[in-house]
Amino acid sequence: MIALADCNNFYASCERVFNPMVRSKPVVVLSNNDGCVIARSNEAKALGIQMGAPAFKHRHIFEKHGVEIFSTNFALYGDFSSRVMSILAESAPQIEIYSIDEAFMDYSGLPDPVEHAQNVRCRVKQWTGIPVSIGLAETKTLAKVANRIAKKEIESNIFHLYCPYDIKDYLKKLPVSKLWGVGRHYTRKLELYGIRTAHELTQRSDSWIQKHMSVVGLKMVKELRGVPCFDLETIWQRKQSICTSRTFGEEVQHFSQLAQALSTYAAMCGTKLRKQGSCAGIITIFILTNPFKHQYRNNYKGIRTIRLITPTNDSLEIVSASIAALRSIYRSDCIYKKAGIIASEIVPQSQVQLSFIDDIRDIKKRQHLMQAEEAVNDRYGKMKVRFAVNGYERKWQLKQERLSSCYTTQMSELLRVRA
DNA sequence: TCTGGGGTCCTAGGACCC
DNA sequence: TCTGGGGTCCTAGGACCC
Repeated sequence: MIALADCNNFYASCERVFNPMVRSKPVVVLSNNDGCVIARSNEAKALGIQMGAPAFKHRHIFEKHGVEIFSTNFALYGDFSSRVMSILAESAPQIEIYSIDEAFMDYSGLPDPVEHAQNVRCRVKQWTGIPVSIGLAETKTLAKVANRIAKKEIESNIFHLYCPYDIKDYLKKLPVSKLWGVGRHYTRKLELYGIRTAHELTQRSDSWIQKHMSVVGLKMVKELRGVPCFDLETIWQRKQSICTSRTFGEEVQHFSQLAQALSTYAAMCGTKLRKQGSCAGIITIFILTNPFKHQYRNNYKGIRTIRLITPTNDSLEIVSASIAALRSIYRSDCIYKKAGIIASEIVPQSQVQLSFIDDIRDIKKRQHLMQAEEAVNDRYGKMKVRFAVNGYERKWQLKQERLSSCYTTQMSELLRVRA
């Protein structure tokens, strides 16, 4: 059994612990430069303040209702997070810290998981002051659903979603857009196909889902049907990429201003790399104009990736590489609003390509290929099988006899070797 | 006037090698 | 000279998460 603990209105709750005066007032936390809303207390939500909304749009609400406004204090939130996580970690043999305010836990084999969750919730609240909601279910995706219910509908903030009948009932009420793994693009796409609720999505065939939402979407739907596809990731892993970027308080135009900002970000990136004990083999620099400002006809996004000859985490080296990259994307006729750097380790690609001479009109053969592809994907998860399609008819006719046995042999060969 | 920062994974195509 | 089979590596973009 999986439990998902999620802190309620996390940043807002942290501010409240530190400022008892604002406990009964609506609270919002604003992003860098006080740009947009990134956390809201329940009272603020009730006033209709939207997540991610630019702060200026809500100024009148803030004033009218005496909303308490905070700028982000990530050091404070990080500190609260680690305290909460260590309490949660004591409650379960396995824990996956999913984000600053969320963790999945293995609650298998407990006689009364709901009571256990209640005790844990109590302890976190008492020792840190942070309220958490806990959802319990058989898969991570269902635990997400359960958590949503716990937070919105259950006074105790604990909910166990287990009875198949209940699951179906709740999924019928849940809009697809609220699912973990369905964002606004998939929502629109699914609606075009007449799919509005999570339950309707689970009724589609596996091949349909994979075709329209890739293997990730398919795994998510299988989890909704109660089949675990995402394991608990309990081992800490180094980040594959580290990003430092900022929106400027004021727009900048000169190269020197960008260079100065990027030097700072590059140095910060180096610090982060050293902290996690890794080196960057690749760095990517980007500069952006303001996409919300339409008077710039030449809305510009400059991006450049360079491969370092020797991977490094030395700030000076990263800074000088960044400035060199900046030179190649800088345009003097633009006014910039944001810049950043992404440092990545070189990740070995787990791709396998199989090439075939194929005729896309032969439906039966394509079905065979898809089955084979599915088998490989199932088994290796990340690995990818590619079929190079060549509709050149003459070739196809010449080779037709050999093909069917050809790909099955290759596939079994591949499976054997990789196993 | 004013719109965040930091991540992950998958798809698809192309260049190039023997 | 052309075709085939088996590969690697890279780039760009799209989708999602908190």
